[in-house]
Amino acid sequence: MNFPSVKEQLDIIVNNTVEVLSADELEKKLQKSFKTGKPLRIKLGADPSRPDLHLGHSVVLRKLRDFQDLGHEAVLIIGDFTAMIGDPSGKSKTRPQLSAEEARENGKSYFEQASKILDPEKTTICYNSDWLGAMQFADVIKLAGHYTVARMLERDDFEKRYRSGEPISIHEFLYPLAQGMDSVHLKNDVELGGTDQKFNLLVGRDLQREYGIEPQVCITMPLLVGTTGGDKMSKSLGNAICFNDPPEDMYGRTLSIPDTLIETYWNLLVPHHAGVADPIAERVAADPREAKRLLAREVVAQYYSPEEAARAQEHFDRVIVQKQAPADIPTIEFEVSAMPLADLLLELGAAPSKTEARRMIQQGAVQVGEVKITDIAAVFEFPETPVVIKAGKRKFFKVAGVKKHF
RNA sequence: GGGUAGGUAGCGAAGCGGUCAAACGCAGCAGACUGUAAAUCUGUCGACAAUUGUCUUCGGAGGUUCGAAUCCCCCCCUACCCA
Repeated sequence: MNFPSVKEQLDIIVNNTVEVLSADELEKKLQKSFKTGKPLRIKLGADPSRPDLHLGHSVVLRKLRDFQDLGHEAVLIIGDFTAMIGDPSGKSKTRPQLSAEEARENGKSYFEQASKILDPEKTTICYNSDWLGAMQFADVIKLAGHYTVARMLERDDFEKRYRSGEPISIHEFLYPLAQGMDSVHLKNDVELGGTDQKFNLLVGRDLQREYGIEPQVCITMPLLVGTTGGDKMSKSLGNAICFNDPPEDMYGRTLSIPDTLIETYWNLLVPHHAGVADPIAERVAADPREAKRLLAREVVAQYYSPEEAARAQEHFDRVIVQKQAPADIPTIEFEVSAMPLADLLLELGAAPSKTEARRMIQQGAVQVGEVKITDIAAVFEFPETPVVIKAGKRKFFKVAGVKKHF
């Protein structure tokens, strides 16, 4: 295996990271690998309980990809065992406890989504139930003996929760240990994670040392701020852009970020061509709108294609900026001649309940063809030629009646 | 084991016998505005029926009352303190 020089590798690896613990050790490991031709093994843990990857995940996945491109070995650990217990990291009480099948299924989905960034050919996948599931209770007790409650409470989020009176279950303490055992089992050289993973990563490092393995280097990546700014990106906060979002959504949501985030997003989310300085800061200063449009296109292009990105942009300009109906809406045919408009909205899925549908009509959100309808009792007569129904700003339907065949 | 404070709509949080489908904030939805699906402002925000009616909600099961989220009893759950 021919690696780039250690210096070059370091430059690429360190770019965008928050912390490298420690940089010296990383350099030593790289030197050794360079000499022996043996790639480093890089670990990234994946939580299969929520297999909706979003741009926040992409930051760390992209770093893993950097390692792959440099010739190192990427190992994705699907935490199916830990997910089966029910991941507690979060304030909410009961997390759905996944069955073994669900966890595997989600793990597969995780890998598929991650493959939009990783090189799937060069990615090893492991399920941690393979080794954690084999542990006996006695092993677990022994493992738990390596850590103290005080050290656990050093962890920022535990401490906060403890102080604010939120419950912490005992098994949550076992979490970092379980994750650390993954590192013991894998004997990986590096573990990646977001800055919120720092504690867990360090536990892995400690445990490896305890078990007589050369300790891993821990690399933390910044947490991506969500589209509304402030909070970190997360599905439950509704400020995420998911890998699986349709291109139009992805584009639109990217456009909605605050201007101050354009540069951060650009640096963290858009692949860079080595050696080329990106004049993104200047672009933002010169024309924030254009810069953001470019960013949005680049983001969509990565998960779909440049063509899809262009299409998404057209769609956005048409529907949101010019407030026109999108170009191609599939026609839905009904075999009845008329029904109350509110019922139709419910039927089309434009509203979750009839009350809500009526409310939309009342609030002037519903338009049939060019005509705004505000009468909640209005009856819709299906025309033979399809007509566009607009419900709210971005829900469009095209419906038509079809004669019954006898 | 003992004590204290709690469990209210998607979340947070008021209410503490009727005027409570339940204040308020966030999220959501809608309208206006905007380069934007952001920000801001306004409205809305259980369901069904329609014009002010019905039904289901305030941890769970009973009870007291003409009437309870509000009072009583039992149970479950959470936090904290003492052991």
